[in-house]
Amino acid sequence: MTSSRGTQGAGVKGVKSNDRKARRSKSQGKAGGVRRSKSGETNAGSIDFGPLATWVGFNLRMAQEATFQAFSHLSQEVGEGPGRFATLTLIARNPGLSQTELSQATGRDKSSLTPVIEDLVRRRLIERKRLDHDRRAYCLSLTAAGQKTLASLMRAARKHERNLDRLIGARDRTQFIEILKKIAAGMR
Amino acid sequence: MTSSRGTQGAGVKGVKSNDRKARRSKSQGKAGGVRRSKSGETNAGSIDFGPLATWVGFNLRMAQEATFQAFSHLSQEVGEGPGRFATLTLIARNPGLSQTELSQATGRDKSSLTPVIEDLVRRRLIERKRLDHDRRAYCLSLTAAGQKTLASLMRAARKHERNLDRLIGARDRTQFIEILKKIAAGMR
DNA sequence: AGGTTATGGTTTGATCTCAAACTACTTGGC
DNA sequence: GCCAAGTAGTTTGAGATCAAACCATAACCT
Repeated sequence: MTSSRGTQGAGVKGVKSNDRKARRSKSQGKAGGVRRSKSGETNAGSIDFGPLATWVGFNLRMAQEATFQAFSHLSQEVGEGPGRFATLTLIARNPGLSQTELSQATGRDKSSLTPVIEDLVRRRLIERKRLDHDRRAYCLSLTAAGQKTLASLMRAARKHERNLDRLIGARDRTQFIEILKKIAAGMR
Repeated sequence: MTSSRGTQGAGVKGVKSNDRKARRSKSQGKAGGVRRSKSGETNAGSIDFGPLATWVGFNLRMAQEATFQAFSHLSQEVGEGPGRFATLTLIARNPGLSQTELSQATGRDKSSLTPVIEDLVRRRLIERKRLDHDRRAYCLSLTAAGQKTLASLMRAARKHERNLDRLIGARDRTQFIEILKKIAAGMR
């Protein structure tokens, strides 16, 4: 029963939820409203975020979540999520990579990679061979099918990045990424 | 058996892993090395990230992960993770909040909130009362203990933000946050 | 009123992730 | 050669999260 865990596909998170679409339309009036006890705050978008509003950590989380969802949505038709995408890209650019290296590059624990790799192998998107000189390690590479899938994902990703660019503004983009990199590199 | 799931504490992710500390010290030389098949790339930090390097999504994820880990580490002694922190802060600033509102403010599904709230109530950090005019909804507020815990978390958070500031540079900080907000708001 | 529709919260089932324990192979010292 | 220490991957156990299905209450409509 070892395998059969990381079963792609359904994994795409960001579709939409029954409840959410109706959002807060009338909850405003008198009905579902909750009415903060303090002063006269209604409740629509008027929640007081306090210090959260200006903290990097919180905003980082919200932004990340949002892009993640958006990309999931885009890549849904391809049948792979954001995680698989990074994995495939890295294998493509670095054929012969080991799982440990891959996990370090994507910032995930090597153990989280096991089911993912298993799944990708099973679906013949990547290949995995033992090394001659080190029978412990694997050596990963893309199959032709994997390259095709990656190409589709790449198209979705470009679209996604264009959307982001529209929000960020091409001017600030480089600096923005620079900061993100500094954070990723520095916070450990 | 309904409850007992969201059991704080152990939830703090970012401690450190046996394997990780030894990181890449000698894997460089000849031993554990994997040797990309291509040209002469060694393998330490020399992985080719290809387009990932300049994509917002990926860098956002890496940065978020890093700060998350760092804050987990800091708040570990308090015994609450980053998630609980946002939750407590929002309840503190908006007493009477409902769970749905809370989940929307933190960007999580309302169903993920159920165990968290349950746990916080069980440990008497928050209180939960039914509303008179709407017997479905709850109305959340902090207890005195909750306020104390929040204060500790706040100290950890301030330290954390100072660390981030050092990386970002106070000058760019405002703009950085602005962009994060735009992304969070725009990508849905 | 009585039924339909909406809404707050919980349950359930799936995925993802981490961390620690474990197995198999490797290296290095003796 | 043999044993101790290290390293690659896997297993296992726990938590977080989402989404859809569900229950209970509330609002709306005729």
